[in-house]
Amino acid sequence: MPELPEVETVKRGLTKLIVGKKIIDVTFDWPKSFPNTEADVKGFLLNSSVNNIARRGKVLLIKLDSLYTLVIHLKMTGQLVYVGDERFGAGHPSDNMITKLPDKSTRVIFTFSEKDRLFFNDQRKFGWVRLIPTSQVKSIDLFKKLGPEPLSKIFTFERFSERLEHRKNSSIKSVLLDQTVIAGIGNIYADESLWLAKIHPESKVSELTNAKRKLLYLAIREILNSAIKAKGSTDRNYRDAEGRRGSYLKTAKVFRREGLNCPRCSHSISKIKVAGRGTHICNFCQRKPKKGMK
DNA sequence: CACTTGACCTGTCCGC
DNA sequence: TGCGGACAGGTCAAGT
Repeated sequence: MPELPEVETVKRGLTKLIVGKKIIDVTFDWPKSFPNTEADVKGFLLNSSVNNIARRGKVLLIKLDSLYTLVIHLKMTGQLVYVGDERFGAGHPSDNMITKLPDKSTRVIFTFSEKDRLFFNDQRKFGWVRLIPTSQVKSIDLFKKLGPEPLSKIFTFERFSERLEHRKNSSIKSVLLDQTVIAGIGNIYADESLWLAKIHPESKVSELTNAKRKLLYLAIREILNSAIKAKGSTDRNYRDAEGRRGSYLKTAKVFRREGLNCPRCSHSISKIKVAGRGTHICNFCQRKPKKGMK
């Protein structure tokens, strides 16, 4: 679940909470979640302080003064929740928040002080926390192939179009999900962006007019920005750095709204499968292009 | 090369 | 109530 807006929200939260603090202990219960050598942990994690926190695509980067960086991918169900008091930080008990940590899904615990800990929770164990020399972070495979940041200045319409040209025969949805084309879009915001641009997710890139591509480009940026404002989407697992839910899904137009009415034309929203992923569309607003036509 | 499928895991929900 | 199966935000590797 955590896509760009969720990871950005966690980044902003953690920046306020742990920058300048020193890590004095780390524990983990699942080696794949924390695949680091004891020597690296001793030498470059323990007794290191957090310099700053960054994000690239869906990946979070916690830079330490040891010149190492904690590179973190939350994958589907990962959380980074900070607890700085006996009481759990913020949130609303009635809102299905996490009430006590560590819990069953806790994989890694970073201790700053007795009452100051950061929990990496991950129910499905797909996520990970890797300790990598800061100078090498940019050259790990994950980043070498990663596409541009969709909210950065360098992500121009021209650049977007150019990337699309390489994927002419693919469905536009699979292209949006491809992190080497654009970094940070996942299933939720792909569906929302395609709806806003009135494009059917199964459309081949070659079928999209220049005008449509421009609409999509603008839609991606608009959707991601509004999702960041809403502090991301919480369907089930996602929480911000203080354990709070994101509110974007309350205003989502199609995602997880199958059977409800399209807010634009009031036709019923349906759910299909595209590129192996559950996909939500309005069949009326997002007409499927027909082969041989137009 | 492009696209699909299965794998990695756990939990939840739905139908029987 | 219990059980089996499908499904869930993301990426890889392997197969077609």
